[in-house]
Amino acid sequence: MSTDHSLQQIYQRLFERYGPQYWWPADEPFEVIVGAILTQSTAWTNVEKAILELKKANVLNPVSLRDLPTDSLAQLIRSSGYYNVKARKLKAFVEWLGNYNDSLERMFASDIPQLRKELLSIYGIGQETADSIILYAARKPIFVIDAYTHRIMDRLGLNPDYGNYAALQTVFMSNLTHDERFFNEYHALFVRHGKEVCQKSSPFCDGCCLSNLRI
DNA sequence: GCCCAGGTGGGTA
DNA sequence: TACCCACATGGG
Repeated sequence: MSTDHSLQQIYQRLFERYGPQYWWPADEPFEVIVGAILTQSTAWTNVEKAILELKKANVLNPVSLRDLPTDSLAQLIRSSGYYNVKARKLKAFVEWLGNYNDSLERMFASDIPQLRKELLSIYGIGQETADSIILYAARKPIFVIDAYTHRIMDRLGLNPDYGNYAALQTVFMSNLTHDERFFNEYHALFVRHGKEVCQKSSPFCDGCCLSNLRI
C-alpha cells in the first residue's frame, strides 16, 4: 500500500471518529502565537489559564507585552510552567514583531520558507512552534509535527526516524496535497487521538480506530 | 508521591 | 552530530 494512501486512510479514520476540531483554540492570530509558545511541553489546560490571566490584565497584545517587565509577565503566565523562560520567549517574539510595526499581516506576507527561516531565528521558537504559527496563525499549508504525531506514526510503523522532525514532516509534505484546511484538521486530529487514546504509558490499543492500519 | 503534558536552547564529547 | 540537562506548573 502506498504511503499517500495510508496517510489518507489515517485521516479518514480519525475524522470519522472525532469530527472537525475547529483549531486553533484562540480568538485571533496573536493569541495563537502566544499559545504556541506557552504550550511547549505543557498541557493545554495550563496554557488556557495563563492566556486568561493575560486577557484579564489586558496585555494580550504586542505593545503591552513589550512594555511589561519580564518578571511581571512571568507571574501572569505562571500556570503554564517554565514561566521564566517562556516570559523571555514571548518578549523575544514581540521585540522581533516590532520590526514589522507589530503587523502580523506584514510578517505573514513572506512565503513559507522565508517566514519559517525568520521565525526559527527568534529565541524560543523551534520547528514545531514555527510550523504551528505558519499553519494556525498565518494559515499557510505546512504540516506540524509534535510528540503525538511522532508517537502515533511510530506505533503505526510509518515513522522513518523517531524524533527526527524533518524526516517525519517530509512524509506528510511529500505525499499529501498542500492544503491549509486539510493540514489544520489532520494535525488537530492527531492531538485529539494522542490525548485520548494513544498515550505514552498505554500500549497501542487493539480497539483503537487506527490499529488495523499498522504496518 | 509519581508520571506526564501540543519543546527549546545550551553545554559537552 | 548526538546525546544530556534545565526549565516548572497542574491534573490524573
